[in-house]
Amino acid sequence: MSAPVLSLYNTLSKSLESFSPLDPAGRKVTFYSCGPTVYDYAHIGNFRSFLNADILRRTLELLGYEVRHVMNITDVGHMTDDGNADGGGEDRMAVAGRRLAEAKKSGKLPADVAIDPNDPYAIAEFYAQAFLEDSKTLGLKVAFDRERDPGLMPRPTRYIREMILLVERLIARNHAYVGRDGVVYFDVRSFPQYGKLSGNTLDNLKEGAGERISAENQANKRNAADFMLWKPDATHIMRWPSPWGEGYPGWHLECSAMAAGLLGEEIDLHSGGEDNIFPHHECEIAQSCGASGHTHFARHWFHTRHLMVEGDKMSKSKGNFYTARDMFAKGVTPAALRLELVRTHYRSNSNFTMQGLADCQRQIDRWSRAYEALKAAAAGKSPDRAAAAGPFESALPTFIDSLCDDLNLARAMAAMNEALGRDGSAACPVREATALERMNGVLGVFERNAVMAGDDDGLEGKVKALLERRTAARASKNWAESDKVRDELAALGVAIKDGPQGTTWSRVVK
RNA sequence: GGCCGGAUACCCAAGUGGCCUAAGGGAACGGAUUGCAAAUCCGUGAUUCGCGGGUUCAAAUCCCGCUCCGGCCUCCA
Repeated sequence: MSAPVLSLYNTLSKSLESFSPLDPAGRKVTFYSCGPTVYDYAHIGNFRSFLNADILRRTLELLGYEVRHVMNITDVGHMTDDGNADGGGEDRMAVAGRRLAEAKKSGKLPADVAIDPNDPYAIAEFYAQAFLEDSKTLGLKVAFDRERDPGLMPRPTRYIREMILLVERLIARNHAYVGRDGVVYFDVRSFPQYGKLSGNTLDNLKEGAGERISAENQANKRNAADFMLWKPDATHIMRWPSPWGEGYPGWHLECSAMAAGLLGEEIDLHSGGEDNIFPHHECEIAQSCGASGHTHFARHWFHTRHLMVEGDKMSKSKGNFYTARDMFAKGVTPAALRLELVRTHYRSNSNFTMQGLADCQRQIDRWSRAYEALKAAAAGKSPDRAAAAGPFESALPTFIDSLCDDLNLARAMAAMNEALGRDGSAACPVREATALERMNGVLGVFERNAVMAGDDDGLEGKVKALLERRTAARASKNWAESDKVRDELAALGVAIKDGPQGTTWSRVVK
């Protein structure tokens, strides 16, 4: 029997391809993911993209690959207004500083957070730490890898030297030039492949661009689509010396420089949100291939479609804009959030709903109960090789095949549920538990199925007192009093369960 | 206008030419259980796959046209 092969959609070829790594031994995989910009907390849409990359990485590991996964944390402030494509407007890091200063003043941010709102590095560091926390909570493996090897989540501000070298190389190879305004631009006409990833070929761009490119700016460039590599600007909030004057790098440059430095000039996989396809990834390809002379930068491009919230586009004005920590504060378990964000196929828009979150929670609880029962039955036992394969072990090949079909997680989950419904009493519990663990190795839900600690409102004490009252009432069969207490608990947003071991409670997520 | 992804029951979602009078989960409903609930367990659910044509012995699946939703076309995961 041959090993399962991962069939994965490649944005570059717009078709499903059988994945095979560059590694001649077919074992090691190089994977670069575009990570967050850290001038705010990451929202659930950001995490859908990062979590899908994590599912891909975990699937590759399930198939036996050894994945070197890099995810950047962009700490170079990009511009708020890029209308002229060349660094106009205000630096986002400066905007974030003002917002932080206001949050501190209004008490939204704990007073003990010592952070200078005028120091862009401090702002970036603050949000980068928040991101790493959220990432570990949601089970992004790369965030754990980083604890052993910090380089796996690199910061562009520490790669300025490499970026400058890259620009010099592009100039030397006639792919870049210094414009009349002193800005270094990539010459898109020097790179015929430009537009292959996004479909935005130079001809298509010409038809669509129109009013968005100012004539004034055009005078400085050879072609409308030429993009900035280095901008001299001695007044900018974050700036570094360079052969073209003190200034800052173009915003596509960092990924090309860091991917090459950490993974090589040609890599296996590159991921991001669908909005990254153009211009970001298109420009990365031009820069990387222009500098290296290779035909490919990443051989395989993986893009996750956007997340909707309750049927609407997520936006701050609609009030449906959530960060991961907003959800944890509501009492949502990291496991449920993780599953809700990845269970819809990555190439479809996903609609995030509170109902969906509740569905996921029930689903995870059911799997967890089965797993706990198997672990209890397996305790102290060794695998029974003679026993017939049980439901979960039998479902494992289907689970793997489903993931190999362009990460068909829904079908993989159905295989688990079918196994759950079958009688496994004759199976070896050790082997069954192991099979479930392998499935969870991709899903990553069992180990994070608990609400985040936090009792700021003193709810625990109140609930405890009410439960004691109710238990006493029930002991004397005073049902009216018992039900009254239950209503009071419900008003506090607490649901209770009477079990053989007494009454348990949980916060109702709404 | 150019390029791309999608449309399956109340909701999420599988299915890629015959095994489909369409998987799995949730909700709902009925039953068991419970002081009553909740949770749990058992059962019920689309003769139909956005719309209109076509190909075929056979279509949710292939082809053509249309409608709608979403994304990108130099802020964005």
